[in-house]
Amino acid sequence: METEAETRRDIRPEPRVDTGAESQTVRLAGRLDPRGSWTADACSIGRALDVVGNRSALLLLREAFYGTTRFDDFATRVGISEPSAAARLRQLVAEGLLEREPYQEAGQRTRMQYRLTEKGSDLFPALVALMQWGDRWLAPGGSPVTLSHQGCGQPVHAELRCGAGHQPPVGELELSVGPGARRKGGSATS
Amino acid sequence: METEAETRRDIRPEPRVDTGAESQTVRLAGRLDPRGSWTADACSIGRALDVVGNRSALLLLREAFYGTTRFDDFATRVGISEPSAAARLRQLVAEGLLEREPYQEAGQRTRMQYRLTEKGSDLFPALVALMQWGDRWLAPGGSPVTLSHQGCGQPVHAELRCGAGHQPPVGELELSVGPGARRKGGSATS
DNA sequence: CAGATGACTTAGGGCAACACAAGTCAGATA
DNA sequence: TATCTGACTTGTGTTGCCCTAAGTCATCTG
Repeated sequence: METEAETRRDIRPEPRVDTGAESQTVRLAGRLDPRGSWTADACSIGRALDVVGNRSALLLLREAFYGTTRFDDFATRVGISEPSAAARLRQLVAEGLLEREPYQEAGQRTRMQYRLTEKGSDLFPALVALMQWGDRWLAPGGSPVTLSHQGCGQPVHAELRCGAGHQPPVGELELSVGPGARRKGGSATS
Repeated sequence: METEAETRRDIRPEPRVDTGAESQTVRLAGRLDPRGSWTADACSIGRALDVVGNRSALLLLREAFYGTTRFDDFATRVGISEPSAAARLRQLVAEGLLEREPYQEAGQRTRMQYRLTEKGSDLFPALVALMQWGDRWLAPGGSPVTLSHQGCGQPVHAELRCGAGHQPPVGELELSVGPGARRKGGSATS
């Protein structure tokens, strides 16, 4: 908090008691520096959680990735009741992660199916990252299921990577204001 | 559902109405093939969500990555009440994602700080993946904040990658049973 | 035409997450 | 000794997620 913190007010000093675990922390750059100087009220993590911040939404999406398309299958495979499945699927459709469309099989009447939109399938890396963490820390005997790249056969995982191709650990990351930050006012965002 | 589905029972046919959107779906391999033949009751995503499946848990972890260590700061920066912060922090400590330890600043009395454990910081890729999705789909003006690799300066993102270095789209992925799957019985897991 | 689906909805209730307001308690500072 | 601060806890009420049980309604099949 030396280079440009003078322009800001209040802010008591951060503890910064060096116990060597600083490496698990991102470095805050520029206007974000003393964490006390801004609030994360437009945080994209927060917004994402407003949409998929509950258990059943993510589990329904998991099922969609596994190819499930029908209402009853969603409910039984996720293990939730029909009323919850209905509510949650409706919400996911309203938010544009799934689309509900009628389809017809030969000699069958018209039914409904739920399909991932681009917005929905773009969440896949997050789901994989979560699965990977669960595999590592919560699955005693190892991963129940694994993902691989079909054709090349290699296992697939979620990772952090920079534009230069490095895989930086948390301690080498820097957080700075992005293009969507609101200007000035002590209130940036995350 | 041709090669090895004969050994399984019940299971009505999947819709498989070809509308060309199959590419947003993972291919289920081997024992997992007809999705109706197994239940995902040991799913690592589900287990992960039992631990961090609520809004405040993930937001508290976000703060921990931003360097927050003190109780009051967690509460105000995440924007939750003290009772929730206390409950959620306690749970995260109990589950081993954070550790609570006393610390002392010169001439100050002993206080408590919360720090990420390895288990906790291993969740960072999932958080970044979620943030990235929120940035893309829910942030009108672009990302409020961005991550970069300090030193090399390049932007950092979460991605899926296979052992051969490819970045496979969802349609090229295959899901198969992993080492932690329970044997036989029509009930595998995810 | 009598079921059987598939895709829901309605009713009623439990529990967990959250909020606000207020209180506690230990140690530092004035 | 009186007050302040940090880190909580207690009390109380609301909202939301989820459940079970029981309809509904439009086809399709026997």
